[in-house]
Amino acid sequence: MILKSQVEWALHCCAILAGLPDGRYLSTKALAEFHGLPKEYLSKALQGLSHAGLVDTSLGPSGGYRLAKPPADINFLEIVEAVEGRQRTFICSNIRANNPCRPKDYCESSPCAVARIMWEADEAWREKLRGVRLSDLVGILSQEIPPQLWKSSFEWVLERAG
Amino acid sequence: MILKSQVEWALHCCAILAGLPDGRYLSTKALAEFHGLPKEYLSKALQGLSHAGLVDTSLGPSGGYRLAKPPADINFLEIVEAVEGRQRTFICSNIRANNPCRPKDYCESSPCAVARIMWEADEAWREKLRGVRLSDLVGILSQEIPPQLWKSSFEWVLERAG
DNA sequence: GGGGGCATACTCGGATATCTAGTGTCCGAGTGCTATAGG
DNA sequence: CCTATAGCACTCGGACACTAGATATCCGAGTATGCCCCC
Repeated sequence: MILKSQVEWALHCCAILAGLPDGRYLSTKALAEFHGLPKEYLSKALQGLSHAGLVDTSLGPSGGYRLAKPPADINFLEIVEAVEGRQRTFICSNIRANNPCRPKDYCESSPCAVARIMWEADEAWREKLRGVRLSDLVGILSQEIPPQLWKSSFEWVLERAG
Repeated sequence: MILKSQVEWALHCCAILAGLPDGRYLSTKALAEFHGLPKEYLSKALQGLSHAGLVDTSLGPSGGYRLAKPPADINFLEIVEAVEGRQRTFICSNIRANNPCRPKDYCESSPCAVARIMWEADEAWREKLRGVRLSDLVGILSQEIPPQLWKSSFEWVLERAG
């Protein structure tokens, strides 16, 4: 059980978009080049973000993506679910129903105990992601990345932002 | 990102094995029949448990599997990791290193901030699973399952336990 | 009747096919920019 | 010189191959059992 690499890409791309001035767009091409990723495939991750309403798109030259909401209003879970899907990581196929001793008219009332426990863990994971905002990530990055690199990266992006 | 169905099977099988009297073994065949699962494939999940040292095996007629430790000394995470593997759900391919503005002699000191956040969520998930013991599951099941069904299932298993 | 040896049937374990889902690529519809022609 | 228009280049979005991992199956090595023979 491993998250798609698209999740990593989407998070990094959102971090870049968060630093974009209001009204500017950044294209898939620029994002792909900046991260050294296949442009065509990265676009699928960005499509997921677009579909989830996290980013706005613009067509034509100087078009691309920008955040649809302020970075403080976007959390990690939204981004992860936009790419990875919203279904739980544990699927209960209710194998207890195959118990040969089970009476035929017997019908389970509550979900399987095993599933409930697994779902609780799943929810703990989601809750943790829900608690981290995109703005938090930007804050961390701005402290960790050397000012020189931060500045030049910002300029690199602005040169290509439409 | 969805856990293998083997995880579900392994958990249910462990619950059955937890009710087995000391020294008795239960075969893959019996476990598969009880849960309505393909015998050959279920054996792979049990192999995982065996490899992780959670269960002991015995060959020949009346052989099979039994728990290697008391149910109170086995937690959900051990079982899940035995089947699913121990690697983290988020893999960082360090795409920040592809930043075209990055100086060539620059070397990241700490792991990527994105990865750290994702790993924290992963750890929250694991911590939750680590906190549930196999004996807890058995306790829940013994309360939820109708006594009649519980009893007949137990007898069904004992008839086939070597 | 008791004990030892042997064939047997059953077990697990790893090696081998099939299928779904993640990965990667391609092309088309649509839009904003730009250059040009006309006023 | 300014404006309107037409062409164009660039954008995203969905449709189409490829590959890895999950799913399913098979066969072989090894052992405890039970039967049979011998004492």
